[in-house]
Amino acid sequence: MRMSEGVEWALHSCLNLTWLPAGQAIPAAKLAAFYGLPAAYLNKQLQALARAGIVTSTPGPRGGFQLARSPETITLLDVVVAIEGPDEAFRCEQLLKQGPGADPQVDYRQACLVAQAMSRADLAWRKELAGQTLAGLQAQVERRYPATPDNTRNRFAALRA
Amino acid sequence: MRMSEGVEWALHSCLNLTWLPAGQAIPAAKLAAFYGLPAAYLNKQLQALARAGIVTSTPGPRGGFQLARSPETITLLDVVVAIEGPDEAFRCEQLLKQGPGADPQVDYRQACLVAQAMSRADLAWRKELAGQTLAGLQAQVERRYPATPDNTRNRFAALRA
DNA sequence: GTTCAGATACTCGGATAGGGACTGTCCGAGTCCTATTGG
DNA sequence: CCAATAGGACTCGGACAGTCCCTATCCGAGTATCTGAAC
Repeated sequence: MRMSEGVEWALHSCLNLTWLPAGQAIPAAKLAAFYGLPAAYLNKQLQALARAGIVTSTPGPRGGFQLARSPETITLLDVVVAIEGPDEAFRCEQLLKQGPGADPQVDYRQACLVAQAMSRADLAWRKELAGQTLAGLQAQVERRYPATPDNTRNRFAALRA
Repeated sequence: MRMSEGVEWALHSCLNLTWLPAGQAIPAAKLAAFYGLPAAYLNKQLQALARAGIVTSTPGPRGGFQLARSPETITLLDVVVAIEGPDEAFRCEQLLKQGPGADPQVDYRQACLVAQAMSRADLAWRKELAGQTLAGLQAQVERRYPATPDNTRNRFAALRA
């Protein structure tokens, strides 16, 4: 079970966007150059964020991506789901339908206690991710590493060259 | 992010083993036939459980697999880790090493607050899985579906033919 | 009747192909800016 | 000098290969059992 690497890229890129002036779009190429990532592939992840309503995209010169809403309303779960999709990691294949005493009309994705236990764990994971917003993470970083906002802005300004 | 299907097979097979007489080994072929699964591939998953010390394997006639220890001491996390491996789903690639103000000596898998947030979620998931034992799940099933133990034993007896 | 040796059948265990998803890349559609030209 | 227009450059968006891991399968090593004969 391995999560897509795009999740890490998306989280860091969204975090970087929180430190840039609102109303200003940043091209995918610059967001990628910030960490030395392949631009076209990061663009693919940003498209997924746009479809999820987390960022907005603007074509043409002076175009790019920017956060679609306030960082306070964007949770880490939103970003993860946008990249990884909404499905749970554990997917019940309803083995019990092949077992003894099975009822063909029962949906064992809900009745199977194994599936329920796995879903509870998945829910705990989601709850933890949903409890933290982009703004909260941003505040943590600024408290722990006060130089980060300026460093980020300066780096992006340098990429302008 | 999709979990291996072997996890579901392993969980149901371990659960079935709790209802069979202790000290009796069940061949992988019969555990597979119980749900109509490919025997050789289920065998592979059972090997992983054996390496993790969850089941013991016995070769030769009258051989097979049986639980290595009491169901009270086997958690769902033990089974999942045995199949999926110990690594977390989110793997920090230390993007910050390529960012501004990066210290080459810092291990950003621990310092990066994004990685910390993802690790907390992973920990919540693991804690939920570690909180439920095979015996607990067995008891839940017996309470909800009282016929299951007998049904299971009968089905395995029938597979003997 | 008992014991021992050989053969047999059964089981796990690891090594070997196939398929699907993630990774990475490319080019086209659309948009904004700019320079040029005519009034 | 001003305005309109044509051209150009830039950006996103989706379509196209490459690579890795999960899925599935097969055959060999090892062991308990059974059979048969000898004592």
